[in-house]
Amino acid sequence: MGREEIVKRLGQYHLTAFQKRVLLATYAIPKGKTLTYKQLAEKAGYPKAYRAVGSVMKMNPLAPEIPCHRVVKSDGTLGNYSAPGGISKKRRMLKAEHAL
DNA sequence: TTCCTGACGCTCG
DNA sequence: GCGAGCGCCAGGA
Repeated sequence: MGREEIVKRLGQYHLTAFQKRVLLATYAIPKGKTLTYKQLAEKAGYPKAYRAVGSVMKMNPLAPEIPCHRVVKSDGTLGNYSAPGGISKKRRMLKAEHAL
């Protein structure tokens, strides 16, 4: 699954430019690495929209293509996770890819 | 269009 | 070390 494919799929949903950029930035996170919401916001081109990033994550139309579980809070904690399994699932996935 | 809500971040006391 | 407050941006009702 390449970036082009992701872009194409995102096009099928009614997403704003902001949402697309955030999702693509999330997709770009390499396996085994994690980014903070703030860093992700910067990567997406909206350095101060770190709060809105969370809103995009919860929508995440392409899970698990979009590794939203690799996004954590700045203080090191995992933050939240709305997908089935919740926070414990998130922690477990990160551990599975040596990101924890 | 205005108001409310967040998977947040940072500063203070 | 920890909770309270305030600031932040984009969505959704």
